[in-house]
Amino acid sequence: MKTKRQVQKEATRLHILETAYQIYAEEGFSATTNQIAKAASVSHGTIFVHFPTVENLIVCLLDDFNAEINGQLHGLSEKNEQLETFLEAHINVLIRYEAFYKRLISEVNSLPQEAKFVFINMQSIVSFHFNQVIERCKNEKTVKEIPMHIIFNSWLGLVHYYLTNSYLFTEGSVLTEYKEELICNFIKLIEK
Amino acid sequence: MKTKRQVQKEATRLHILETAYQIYAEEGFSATTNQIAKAASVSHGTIFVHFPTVENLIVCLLDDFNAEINGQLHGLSEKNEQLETFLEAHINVLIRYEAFYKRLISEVNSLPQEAKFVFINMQSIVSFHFNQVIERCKNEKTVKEIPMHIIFNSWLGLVHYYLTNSYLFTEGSVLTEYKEELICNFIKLIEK
DNA sequence: CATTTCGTTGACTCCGCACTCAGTGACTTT
DNA sequence: AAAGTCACTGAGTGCGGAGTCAACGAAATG
Repeated sequence: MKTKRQVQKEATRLHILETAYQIYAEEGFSATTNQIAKAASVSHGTIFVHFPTVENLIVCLLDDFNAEINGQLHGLSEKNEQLETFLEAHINVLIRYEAFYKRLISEVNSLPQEAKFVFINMQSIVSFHFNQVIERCKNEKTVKEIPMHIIFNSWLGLVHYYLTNSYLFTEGSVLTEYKEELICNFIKLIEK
Repeated sequence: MKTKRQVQKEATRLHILETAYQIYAEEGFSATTNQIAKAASVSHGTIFVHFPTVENLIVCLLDDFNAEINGQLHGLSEKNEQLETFLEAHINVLIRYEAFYKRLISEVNSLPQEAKFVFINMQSIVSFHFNQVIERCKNEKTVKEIPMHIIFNSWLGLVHYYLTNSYLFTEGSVLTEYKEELICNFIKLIEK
């Protein structure tokens, strides 16, 4: 049985993480602990009660994010799906977290090493599912004979390019707006 | 006729820009004016004699870089070149500035707005040359019927993806190591 | 009810940043 | 050669960041 205190503490911790997620999505990872504290309506010191350093806060946040994304991608490739359905599902997941994901991919390189590892892990899960779907397509001989990793990197490269340069394309959600175009043309590229 | 002083001043300015280029390539744009001053063996204040703010220093640096890249790309598409030759030339230019270019593409979003404009300009020059070559290929019916901008964005997306995630692929120069693979497979993707 | 525990607070310290400016001496001008 | 100019200097300033800690009071304990 949890005491009132324990419940409160966990709630505060979660609240800080959720607020940090929002702030980082809006401002990028250069946002300060001050901003987060203010937005979460807790004192500045409270953040350091729950997380020894900002780096630790970011790593915890990414761990949670990673788990969330994995949960959503789970079983995505097992239902004998079409490539098109799979790509659409992938984009749909990204749309749900678009603002944050965009910051993440364009700023990973300036994040702590540990955070980078979490990100790599995230990518490899996507890669795994992608692999399964493409292998199936290759067996059905509908896809060109091109190394798997090139196909995967082309897809992720294209999606990430639209995300990081979204200001070139639209003011709203690039993924929502270009989803069909991206999927349809990518399939045209890789099919025989 | 230039006085000794003018010559000296211009030399110092150029020296600061060159040093900043080196430091930013190595450390990213979060490198400080202190680091640059130390590396250039000038006093900290000297930087602000030549550039009113760090932002201005970065914008001047990018202007120079932009001019340099443009110079190298100039006439690249006019010689009735093959697509393969063009892509290789493009990569070769990037290899020459790889470390800096890598920092640039992964940090533009956190650079001052003015710097972003210079970057957009750079991209559009590449796009222009790319366009010419692809249009020629389309006339020769060797390339799929896919919108020009998708082809261009796929290429740049792929190259940028390898650059920003270079730590996944190699410790040295990704472009040098994966040049052939990227070019050859990209051509396979877009050809009929 | 008295005592102890502990989640929370916010004023505080320390640090490193961009940027300043009075001073200096080599160069330029007259 | 005297007077004036100006590129360069580096200690100094103000600012805003991350992280600290004595103090508080509600919750837990006996």
